[in-house]
Amino acid sequence: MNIAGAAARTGLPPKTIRYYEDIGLVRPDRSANGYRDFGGPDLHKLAFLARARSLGFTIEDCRALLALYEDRQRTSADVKRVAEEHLARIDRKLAELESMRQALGRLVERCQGDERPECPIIDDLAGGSPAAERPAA
Amino acid sequence: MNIAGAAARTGLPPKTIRYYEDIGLVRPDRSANGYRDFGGPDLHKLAFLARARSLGFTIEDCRALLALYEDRQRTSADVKRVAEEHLARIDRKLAELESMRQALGRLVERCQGDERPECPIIDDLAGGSPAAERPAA
DNA sequence: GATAGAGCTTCCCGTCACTGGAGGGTCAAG
DNA sequence: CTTGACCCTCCAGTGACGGGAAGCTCTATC
Repeated sequence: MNIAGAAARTGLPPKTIRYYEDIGLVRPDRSANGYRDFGGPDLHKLAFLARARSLGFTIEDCRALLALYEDRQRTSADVKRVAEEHLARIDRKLAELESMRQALGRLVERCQGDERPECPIIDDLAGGSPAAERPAA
Repeated sequence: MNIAGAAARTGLPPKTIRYYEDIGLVRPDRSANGYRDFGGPDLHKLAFLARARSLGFTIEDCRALLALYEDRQRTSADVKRVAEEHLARIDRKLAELESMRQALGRLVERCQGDERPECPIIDDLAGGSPAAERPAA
């Protein structure tokens, strides 16, 4: 199966599939004309990668997970450890974004959004009330 | 004030301050020896940038916000629009991360994390139950 | 005055996970 | 035989810096 077929089956863009080959995540055969030829196992790996990436795993996580996927000696503890580390990264990022969302949301609420120049958002950025309105900043 | 002083005052690393000059966000004077010399307005701008970046604004947002900061003809509506667009970006990212967190969290919960190879996480990535366990994927 | 060490400068490369585009070969249909 | 849709490789750019090399300047000490 050509790259466009593999792309259609996995939802990954052809460019991404080529990139995954570049970095050694898949090794499709080559047809006589030099075209990549994806077999069943390649398609499974690509689908695996697409799913893992959609869960936010990094490429290196994906590499490790693929290796575990193909390792019959793996333990579920190995897999769980990778997933839990990623979960922790997600939680840290969520906390960061939620804190931003809260701070920015408060400022936006207080901004009149009219034709006048006075603006609590700009005031805050400019250092407005350096310790009062931004507790524990 | 030298770059190390500016860094200490604003919390920004010297590298970042040089980068901000490179891309035209600040234009500190130069001393006779070629060293950057940050004055009061430069320090204010850098602090403004540090605060805006900590709220997750992109560099281009920061450029726009700095321009509004210095524009006496600005309206608070201009500022609010930039902030609301960023808020929307944050909310989209939060929704994405929360969806990842939920999907991954369910898988991790169901994984025994023992010495056996059976693992719902790997099974899911490998396409486990393509429509059952991942509703609306 | 010599020297050591810290601090400053510029410049270039690397990050992460792709994406876009140039330049060129291959294939199927009409 | 040409057209258009594929495919290939290689290079450059993204965002927002960080690391590190090579070299100049300042300050303190001897």
